[in-house]
Order: sequence, then C-alpha cells, then structure tokens
Amino acid sequence: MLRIAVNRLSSSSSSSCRLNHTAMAKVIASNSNSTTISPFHISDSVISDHQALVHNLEACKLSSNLRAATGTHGRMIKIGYGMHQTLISSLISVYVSCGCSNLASQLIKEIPCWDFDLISANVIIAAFMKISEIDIAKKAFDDMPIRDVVSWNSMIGGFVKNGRFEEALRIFQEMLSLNNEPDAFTFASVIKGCAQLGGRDHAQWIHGLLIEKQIAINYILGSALIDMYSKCGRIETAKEIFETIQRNDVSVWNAMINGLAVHGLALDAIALFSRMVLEEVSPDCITFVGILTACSHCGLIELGRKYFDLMSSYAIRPQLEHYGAMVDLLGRAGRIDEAYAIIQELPMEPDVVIWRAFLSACRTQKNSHMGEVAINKIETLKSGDYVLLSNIYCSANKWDSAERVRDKMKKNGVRKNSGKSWIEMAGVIHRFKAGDQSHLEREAIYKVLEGLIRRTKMEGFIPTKELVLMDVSDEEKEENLNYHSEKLALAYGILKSSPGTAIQITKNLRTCLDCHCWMKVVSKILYRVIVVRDRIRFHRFEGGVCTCGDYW
DNA sequence: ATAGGGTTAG
Repeated sequence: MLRIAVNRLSSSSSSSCRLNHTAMAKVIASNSNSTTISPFHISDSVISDHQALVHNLEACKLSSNLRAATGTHGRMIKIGYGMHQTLISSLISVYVSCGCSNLASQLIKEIPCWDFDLISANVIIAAFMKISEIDIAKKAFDDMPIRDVVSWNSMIGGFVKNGRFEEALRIFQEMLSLNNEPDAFTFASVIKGCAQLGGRDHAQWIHGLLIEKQIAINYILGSALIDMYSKCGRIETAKEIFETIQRNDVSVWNAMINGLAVHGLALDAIALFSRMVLEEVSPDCITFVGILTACSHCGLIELGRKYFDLMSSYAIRPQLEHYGAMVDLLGRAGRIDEAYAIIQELPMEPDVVIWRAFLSACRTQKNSHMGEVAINKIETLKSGDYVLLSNIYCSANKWDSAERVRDKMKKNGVRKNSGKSWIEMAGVIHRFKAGDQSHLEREAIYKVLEGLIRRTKMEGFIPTKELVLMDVSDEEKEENLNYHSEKLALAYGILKSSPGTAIQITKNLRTCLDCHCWMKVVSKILYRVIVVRDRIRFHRFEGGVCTCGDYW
C-alpha cells in the first residue's frame, strides 16, 4: 500500500541542542555540582527530593530551559532517581519541548524495561509523536495495560501530524471497535486527517459520527469541519456549517477564508473579510495570509497590495509569511523585479520559504539568471529545489545546465520525490504514483488511459514536452508524461464510475502543465466534470476549461 | 498528557 508523502513536518530542532550522548554527559556533569540547578531555587530541606525534581522539570518545561533540564537530569541520576519512570517521562517531554529530539530518543533507549503508569505513557506517546519517532510512540502505546481516551487521541493525532492518515483512521476504528468513546479531541484529529485525504465519503462519515455522538461543535471542531469540507471539494457544505455555528472566534473565519481561497474564490474571501470586520471579529496574522494567498492565486495584484498595507491598521506587523505571500503574488504575475525588491528590503532575514517562492516564480517566468540567484541562497537544497532549477534550464533550452543540475543531484544522493495522486471510490482511497504498476486492476486502468490518450490526440491535443527532462534518475526515465499519477487516478475513476458523474482526484504536488491541458480536453470529450485538488488549490475542469483560468 | 485556521517546492 502506498503512503501519502509527509509535507511540512513540524520538527523544530535548534542547532544549539544537537548534543550527542557524550556531550549530554558533559553537560550533566558540569551541572550536577552546581548550586543553581533549579530555576526556582527550591530548597531540598523544605520538600522531598522527588517533589523538588518534579517542580524543577515543570519549570524547565515552562521556560524551555535546556541547561536547567540537563542539570536536573544530572541530579536525578546523582540522588538515585535516574530510572524513575514518572520523572523520565517528564524529562523526555522537556527535552522535546526544548527541540532536543536526540536527547529524548537517547534517554528512552537507556530505559531497560518499560512499565510506565498511564499518564507517563501518555506523555511519552505525545512527546515521541511530536518528534516523529512513531515507532517509539507505538511501542509505548502497545505496551500499555490500560489506556484512556488521551492515549488513543495522542496516537491518532500523532499519526495525522506525521501525515499517516490511514494509520490514524485504522487506530480510530480500533478505538471504536473496543468500545472506547471518542471525544472532541479525537474528532478534531480525525477530521483533520480526512481533510488531508480529501475524500468526500470519509468527510461525510466522520461528520455523521460526530453528530451521532452528540459532541458539541466548538470553534475548534467548527474550523476543522469547514476546513475539511473545503478541502474535500464541498465548499457549499463548508459555507452551510460556517453559517450555522458560532462565529466569534477568528479561526472559524480563517478556515472559511482559506476554504474560499483554495477554490479560487478570492473575491468571496475578500467579501468575507469585510463581513468579519462588520461582525467585529478582529482579523489576525493568519487571516491576512489567507487573503494574500487568495489574491496571489487569482492574480489580484493591486488588491493584494491593498490588504498588505491594511495590516498595519489592525496593528499586525507583516511577518516573513506575509512577505512570502507578496513575493509569490508578484512573482507569479511575472513581476520578478518587484518580487526581488521586496526580498531585498525585508526588515528581517529571508528564509528558505521566501527563496523557494521566488525560485518558483523564476520557473514560471523562465528566468534562469534570477533562478541561480535564488538557488544560491538556499543552504540545504531539497529534491524539489533541484527539480525546479533543472526545469528552469529546460524551459530556457539550456539543456547542458539542466544536465549539470541533475548530475549534482545524483552526486549528492538526492532522489526526486514522486508525485502521488489518489481517488476515493466507494469509500476506499486508491493511490497512484507515476507509472504505478501496483494496483490490482492495473491492466484495465492502463487500457482506459491509453484509450483516452488516443482520443485526446485525435482531438488535437499536443503534449507539453518542455519539462520531460525533469525526470532525474535513470530508474525514473520510464515515467513519461502519459503515466503521471493524476492521469492514472483519472483512468481509475472513469473505469469505476457511471458516465456523466463528476470525478474528484487529490494530488500531493502542484498539477503539471501537461496534465492540466490534458484534463481540459478530457472533460470536453467525455462531457464530464473533473475536479483536481492539488497542493494549493482546486481545479474544476468542465467543457474544456478550468476554473483556475489557467493561472495557478 | 491529547484538539483549530497558514506562506514555498517537486
């Protein structure tokens, strides 16, 4: 079974915390004789050693004070609490919140036998899920003699955070089958997972279950539901929910504004912003991210500028992400110089996100010179960066330069992540990567696809080969345009659904130019609506045109 | 001890 790519894992590790075990021992040793172990200076004579350590760890966690944490760790060992399970779990949680995942992992490996009490085990699951040490979290969960709703929620939420939606759903099903009652926390995570999956049946199912369990829809669940229905292509249902729930929290508005934005309804998003102000809900920094990206994806340059300037009247100072949205807005619209000017005049240091937005603009504008400027600013190049640069050279007909990028990528051992698309049929998610051979019905799927390719050719469709060179490794050479993942998913949809019904596909990357053109033609010759949700927005193909107006 | 809405990229 294929797995969805994990996008944007939230692992925050500070460079100052990259200690190995020996270093850890040194820090501990240097602190254990110190008299200022506790940030609160609790005297041992007043309370017990154990209680003092508990207090210390609480304080360390609140202040994210690594030095104090290692100091406390040292003291724990010194006074014989080194293997105390409750303290260990607290310490692990402190190390994680300090961004020192390696210390947390090291520590758990030193525990010879795991017999954590309920709460300690829950702490450990949450901590290791946070740093994507899924196997450790799983082991802690599996070893528990008794679990409560928090244990289940931490596992489900952890899987969702790490992009493993199928496992999240599986464990949720297991929770239900063992007659454990889900609560609002459980639903928030499962709804988020369904949002990422993008399947309408899954969305309907979890919403129905939420109603059946009579769980009150607070602003968190409300935002999650709006987000889910938007991302599953049911913007109308999202709007209905928005109208019926309490809207006094900004996140509900943000979810709705972003929902409209991913559907390319920038003007509706802006109208909602005005209504929000009328209803006296203050926009926050995320509201503006939503509005600016809405403008960006629709090419509304002047409106984008207007809302960027409007931020100050709400006392919101633009952050990197707002500047990033502006770079994207201008770059996408072909105003490379203005985008570059924004970066140069930043009141803070540009991050990789900014440079990637700029690089992406260089790609759409086929500007290899500025693309080189951008790529040199990105310290650790990821596969996507190489692919973008290679694509820039290809579209500028600089084949030898493209070749050099691919060689460099190979030399550095970077593999291109393949695009994945999936489609929900009768409540089951079917996943495809480019040239996928793993589906049970592959023969029928390829037959449908080849038939479609013939028909689109007859219709005069010419493949856009400009980027074919982007296939980076030898093994992937056979991945040609005809078998891109979205085409396979579409073929499966056509194979399995009745004529005339709409087909909805979800993709983990941006849709490619060739596939986009092709989908338009297919929608026309089959008289069918095809909906593709890509990484940033929805495309609705009907009668040979797409709702994105070919601007994306 | 567990939950919501966010910018870039293939």
